[in-house]
Parts: sequence; C-alpha cells; structure tokens
Amino acid sequence: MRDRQKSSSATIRDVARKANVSVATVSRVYNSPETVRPETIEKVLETAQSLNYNPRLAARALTLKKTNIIGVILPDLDGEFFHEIIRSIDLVAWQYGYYIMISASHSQRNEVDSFLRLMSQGWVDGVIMMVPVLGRISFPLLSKIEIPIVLLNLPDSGEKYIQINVDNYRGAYLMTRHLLEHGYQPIAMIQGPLGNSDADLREQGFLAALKEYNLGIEIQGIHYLERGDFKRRSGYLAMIRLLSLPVRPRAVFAANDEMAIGAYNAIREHGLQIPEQIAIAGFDDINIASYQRPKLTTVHLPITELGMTAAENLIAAIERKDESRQEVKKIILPTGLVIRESCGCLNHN
Amino acid sequence: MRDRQKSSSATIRDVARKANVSVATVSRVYNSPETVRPETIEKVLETAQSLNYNPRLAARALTLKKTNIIGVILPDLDGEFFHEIIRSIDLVAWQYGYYIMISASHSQRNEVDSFLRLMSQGWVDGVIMMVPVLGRISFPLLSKIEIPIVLLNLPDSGEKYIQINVDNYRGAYLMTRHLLEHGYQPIAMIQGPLGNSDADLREQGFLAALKEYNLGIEIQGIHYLERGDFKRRSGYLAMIRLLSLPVRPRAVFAANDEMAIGAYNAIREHGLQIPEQIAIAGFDDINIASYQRPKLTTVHLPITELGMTAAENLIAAIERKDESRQEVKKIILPTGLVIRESCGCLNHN
DNA sequence: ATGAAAGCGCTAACAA
DNA sequence: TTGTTAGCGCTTTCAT
Repeated sequence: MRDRQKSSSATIRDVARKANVSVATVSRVYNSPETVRPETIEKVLETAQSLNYNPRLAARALTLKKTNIIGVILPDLDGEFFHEIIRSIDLVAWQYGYYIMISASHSQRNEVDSFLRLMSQGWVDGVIMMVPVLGRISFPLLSKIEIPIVLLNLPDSGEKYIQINVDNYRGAYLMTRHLLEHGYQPIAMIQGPLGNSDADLREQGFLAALKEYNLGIEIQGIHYLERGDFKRRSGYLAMIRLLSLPVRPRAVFAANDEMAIGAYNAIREHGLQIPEQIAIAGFDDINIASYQRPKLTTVHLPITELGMTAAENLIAAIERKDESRQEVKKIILPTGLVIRESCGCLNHN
Repeated sequence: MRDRQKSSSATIRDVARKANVSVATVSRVYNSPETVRPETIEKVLETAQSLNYNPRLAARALTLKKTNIIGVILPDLDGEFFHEIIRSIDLVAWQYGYYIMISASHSQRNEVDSFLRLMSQGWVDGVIMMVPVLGRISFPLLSKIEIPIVLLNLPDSGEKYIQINVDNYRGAYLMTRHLLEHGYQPIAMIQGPLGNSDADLREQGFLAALKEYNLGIEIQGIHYLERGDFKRRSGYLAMIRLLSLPVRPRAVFAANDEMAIGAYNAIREHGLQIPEQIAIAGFDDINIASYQRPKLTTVHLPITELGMTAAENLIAAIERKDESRQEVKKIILPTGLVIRESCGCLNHN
C-alpha cells in the first residue's frame, strides 16, 4: 500500500526515503557535495539513478529565484545571421549551464514589448535583445525589467545597459579608404534606411574617409549618395539612378551586401563590367556574397563574436550578485575588410 | 514595519492583501475569471497593475506540472532552414501561449542525448526533434522520456512517435519524370551520403521514375549514379566524374541544391552550357538556388509547413490529457517542383 | 555529517 | 462568489 510509485518521475523525497537519508542530504549531494560524506554521496547517487531521478528545475527555480534560462529576442534577421547568433549564444550558454529561450519576432507580432512581458513573468534570468531601429524599443518598458539585459547593435542612446556593437563606422571608413587608395573616383554610396543606426554609422565612416581625401558626396554639383532600404531591389534602383548621372561613379559602396547584389544586376543590365568599369563593395559579408560573380568585396561582421560576447556578458551580469547587476558597458567589436573580386584591387596589393 | 515591499516583484499574496481578497480569488481572476464577480475582477486587476504583478511562471509550473515550454532540438542545419523552422514553430507556439527553448547542436556537443537529459529535468512539456541520421538517435534513451515528442524527417523506423516528414520520394520522382518527359537521356543522379534517409528516399524516387520509362542507372554498361555528401564540393567532384563518362549524361539530378551548385562549377569549367548541353536539377529550394545563373530548377521543401505542423501536433499531444499522449502518427508533407532555368524546360510547357 | 521544518509563489479541493 | 488550506519539489537555516 505504500509503493504506489507514480510512473511519473521520482522526487527528491522518493530518493531520500529509498536511500534512508533526509531530503536535505539528497539536496546537498547535488548542491554542496563537499559537505556530505563520500559514502553517503555514493549511496544517494545510486538510488537516484535507480529511480531515474533528476532534480525538477522548476521547483529549484522557485526557491532559488533563478531559472538558468536566458531569453533571446531577435528581429527579422537574415537567416544566416539568425543562425549564427543563436549558435554562438547557445555555445557559451551551454558551457555555463544555461538554456536559451527564443523569440523570433514575426512582423505580425509586436515583437519587443510583448515578449518583454513574458520575460517579466520570471522565466528568464536575463535577456539578450537586438532591435533593428532605436524607435522600436521602449525604454520605459525596458526599465521596468529587473533582470540584466544586453542590447545588441543599438545606437548610442545614452541608456544605461550593457551594449555590444559592431564597428560599423570603422568598417565603412576602411572600405572607403581602400577604394580611394586604389584611385577610384568618384565614389558613390548606396545608403541604408533612414533612422537605422547601422546605416547611419556606415555613412559616417564613408564620409570621414572621403573627407580625408578632401572629397564629399557632391562633386561638380553631382550628388553621389543614394538611399536604399537594405533590400536587394532598392540597391538595384539606386544603382540605376547612379548610372544615369552625368558622370558615372567609378566605385559604388553599398551599405549592405543585399543592395550590392541588386546593384550588380543594374550594372549588368547596362552592359558594364565589374570591376573594370565600376567597382563594387558591400557590407555584412553574407554567405552569398562570395557566390556572386565577380565575388563581392565587403566588410565582415563578427557575428559569432557578437553572440558570444553578449552571452558572456549577460551571464556575468546574472551571476554577479545584487550590486551593480545593471552594469553599464559598451563594447565595440571590430569589423574587417574582405577584399574579393568586385573592387578590382585584389592583385594590386 | 509591515510595508517592506521588496523591490523585487510582487507576489499573489501582495495583490490579495492590497485588494482585500484571498489569494484564491486572485488566482481565479487569472485562471477562471468566469467564476468571479466582475467588480472583483476589476479590483484585482487594478491592484495587480499598480503592483506591477505578474504570475510567476515557475511557481505555476510547479503546481501544474506544466511549463508551457517546448523544446526544439535541431542538428547542424543550413542557416536558412534553421531560421525557417524556428520561425514557424515559434509562430504557432506563440499562438497557443507556449515558449520555445532551443538547442542548436554544435558538432562538439553530443547533441541529442545530452539535451534530452535536460529535457527530462522538467523544463519542457514536449520536444520537437530533428535528427539528421537514424543512427544518431538513441531510442532507448528517448523511450525514457515521458513527454510528447515529435520527430522530424526521420526515416520510418517502426518506432511509435509522432513523425512528420517531407515527401522526398515523390519530389524526386516528379522531378525525374519531368526531366524524362522533356526527352533528356541519359539522366544521372548525384546522390547524398550513405545512410541518410532523405538521400535514400530521393534515390528511390529517382529510380522509380526511371523504371517507368524502362530505364535504370546503368545504360550500356555506364553507371549514372554518383555519390556525394550533400556538400558543394562533393557535387563538384561527382560532376567531374560524370563528365568523364564515355557518354555524358544529358541531365543531372543532384540530391540537394548545394551539390547542384557544385556541379554548376564543374560544368562551367568544362566549358559546357546549362541547360543547353547539360540540364541540372537540385533538391531543397534553398535561397541561393534562385540566385544562380542559370536559376536552378529544384524541388521545394515545405519547411514552414514542417515546423508549423510539428508545433501543432506537439501542442495537441501535450494538451490531450493522459490517455494516448504518446500518439502514433505519421504525416508526410508534399513537396513540389520549382521549374526554373537550369532544366531548360521553362518554355516548353 | 545529517535531519526537521519553514518557505519559495501558485493552484485546487473543500468549506462557508 | 469567496476564503482556508494543503500541497507541488526543492533549498536552506537551525538543531542535533
């Protein structure tokens, strides 16, 4: 009458009973084994195994107020980036014994806010969040959250969170200089969408390099800056406008690879050669960049590092007790040039 | 002396006290509002809001033995598939109020088994799992898990789980027939890795179509089946072997798009034209398939449907009480042809 | 080194 | 309709 072992999994009490110890001892075996006698440990562990016992994490979470889950909120990213970010976060999370809970924001869902509410329901110990544009994030709401947050790729907003960025400015600056050094002029840029901080910084880097050469976006009254929206088609359209200029740009720097590929198409349609007549450079180093013909020269984004750094910092913040949990910190990860065929500079080096 | 409102979030008791009701009433407001008076509901909700109260899910999980989290275990997928699967699962999970916990299996981690253990720690109500090859999965371990499991894209193993597959056989069959109908002969196939069930089924579909035309993989003593490993390079190498045959195949069906793209390169290197001299078809319909020149004809995989169906079935199984939780069910999702340029059949239709 | 017991926040009988 | 109370499975003082 006493062995009504529920077929569902065993609890700490079952183990304690069967091993003739108290539940406290069983608990200790798992949490502070150094305080319990070796033989006891062994006995408990054996019993546990025979009962197929595993500590129920939810119960643990209740007492400890810690779930060991970290939330990851991502916008509508390119599949490749998405994958890479998750992978890298997962990699370090796993190492530290954390699980990851994901929200891939679909366009039909109020991504950030709605998920943040869930976060506040206590499922996660911390959050890694990437928001596409500053306006999309609600700082008042964010500030209600009492758990550590790591913000990815957000413009400098003066807000006090751990922020990890990629060096858009420098990447653009270096690429532009590279193009300039090889004598290309005029150089045009196909910009990203208005209000997108990545786009803004890339433009600034571009302009800074031009300025060093005493150039600007306007030469002889011709304007060499076109705006796109990061999508392929906008690159195509922007390129068409650029091609109809009285003086064609000798090189075009697209603010991302997708637009660069769009530009490829426009150029091909006009029967021009890349890089012989027009050099092209992109930004992001997405997978297909290297499959283009000619292979696209671009700026590499350190996605893996971004994810790993985010996870490391978040976990550090979580595990740093009380004080200074909401650390303020800004990390900028370096970008690097990937010189391939489309800029025509490969063998001049 | 009594208002030591901890700055950390409020509990159900705080709300009850402040609203002058019992905790049971507060709980009811959230779980069965129809059993409580409207005015009371309002009062409770207001108080809750003023206290910034949210039910602590971990506590709820403890009593209910239900976390509303579903686990997703994926192998080392292509970024695009990965993204798509997660997105689609997330989409329906969200709808039903579930969260998703992910494990992206890195090669350095014993993916399945180790994560399954975590699953058994009670964090998740069910698991969606996709394993690349049958051998990689441990059924003995699986059978210890007491929660519903949905298996994705697994070969028919006779095991009793909910399984959702994609119709590899039929896709390959249809594509082969398509090629045959347009008079191509001989047709070669670049196969996937040994033991991979997707690959096997694709081969079977291919052979079935050939047989209908009274053909086989061997014509005049020449063998038209080459094995690859689903990676681009193996497609390239296989194609080179195919090109050195005494009688070149008129069409080549690669068991996936990556290998088809590898084949493109080999063909180009030999100075041959696609599809004029050799028609090519792939399988998977990955993104870059349409960026190739000529655009790759391929078989479309219903990834979104796969993820959504998986999530729907898993949740149904979770919510179906006790009886028949471990339903046995096998769903096969249809694949479809995507006729583009590389098969040269576009305008014959 | 080990045990007894209180409590984490919530739900669900059972009573009223 | 609402309140009381006993757990859910675990950790952690405080005793022993």
